[in-house]
Amino acid sequence: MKTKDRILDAAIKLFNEQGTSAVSTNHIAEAAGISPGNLYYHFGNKEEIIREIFERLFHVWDVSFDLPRDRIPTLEDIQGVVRTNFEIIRQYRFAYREILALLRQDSVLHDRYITIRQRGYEGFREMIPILVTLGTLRGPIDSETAVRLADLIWLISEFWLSEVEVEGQIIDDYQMQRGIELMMEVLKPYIPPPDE
Amino acid sequence: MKTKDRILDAAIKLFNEQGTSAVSTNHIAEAAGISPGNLYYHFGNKEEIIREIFERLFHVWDVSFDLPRDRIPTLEDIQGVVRTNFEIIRQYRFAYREILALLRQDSVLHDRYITIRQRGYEGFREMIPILVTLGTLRGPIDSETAVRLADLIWLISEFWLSEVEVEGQIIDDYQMQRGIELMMEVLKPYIPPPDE
DNA sequence: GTCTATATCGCGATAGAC
DNA sequence: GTCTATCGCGATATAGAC
Repeated sequence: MKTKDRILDAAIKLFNEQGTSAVSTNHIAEAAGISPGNLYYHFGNKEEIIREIFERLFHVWDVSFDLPRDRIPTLEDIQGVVRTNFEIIRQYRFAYREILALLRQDSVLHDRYITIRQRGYEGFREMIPILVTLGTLRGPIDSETAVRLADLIWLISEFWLSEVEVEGQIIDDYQMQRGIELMMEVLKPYIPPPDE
Repeated sequence: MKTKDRILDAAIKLFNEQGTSAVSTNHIAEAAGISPGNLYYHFGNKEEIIREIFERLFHVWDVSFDLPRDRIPTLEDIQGVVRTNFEIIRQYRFAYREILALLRQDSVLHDRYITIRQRGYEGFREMIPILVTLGTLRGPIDSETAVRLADLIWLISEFWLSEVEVEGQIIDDYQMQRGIELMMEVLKPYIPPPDE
């Protein structure tokens, strides 16, 4: 499995730097230090490489989106989730930049993506009511509002760094912090006053 | 100028349907009902076609983003601006889907885009304080908060429909309405109570 | 598993007639 | 302005030796 991983690592790097369409299988092979023929021994084509990279991404999603279960989550925990997501986005930058184009070009990937994403989104949506119940957020929040708040935070998590790039800025800690602050702005009306 | 426009129309249609990288100059020529050679008479290459399409887009931006100046703008006016933007996005769908990839591949377009966008963004950012002054929004809103609110609304305007597509949904009036509601959710704490 | 060599294809782009 | 014909290139993908 060593070569396969080298190919995937090289592909991610090149895709992030130049975009998927500018990067050929030959480029990837060269960057991975192997021959073009060898690449085709491990992957049927470029599409398959992209699919594998997305499987990696799905895996990272899976292991990094949970709030703590052993104690009551704080606002800092919520910020941590978003921050972690920003880091993931930075690593798999190309996937987020090109997501819509990639999904249109590969219906298998499309279906798989929708399924995985849907699962994450549904879990995420329940978060607001849970946080209200636990007292981390101040209620009452009616269910439509809760969904809108979740949608807003999800939108920020998923697209804020794209916004930064469209602005022509480099993604760095400062910009991530700006994203966090946007999320806090959304939650502001529901943040409990500090108690003594 | 007739053929040039036919080429651009055909290109927009194909780009929206299949993405820029899947569409060759040959495809565009065929869809426009002309020969490949003729296409190259009008445009140096595909990049140039994309640039022209963006110029069209910039023009549409210019003429459609203003709030009324002859009367005090209402919340409905603000919604109207976002809605208009959604319609533009629908028409130039591919440009928004692929924006980051396109800007990386063409530094001339990149610089031009940043300039134009910056201009629009700066005007937009002033909107919140103005709306407070006019009484359409309820103050006081400190300047950092005003910037965050503007950033949030801008983010929604620019990326909500992408979110919808990533969800696997079709862009329609209902989804646009959802976007408007997200914006209203952001503004909710600053909406004046209805006066009698 | 990995390499070299190569077949095939389609794209971008140009030349030159009309 | 528009066409047909065509060239050169690079990308994908396969064959077959090691």
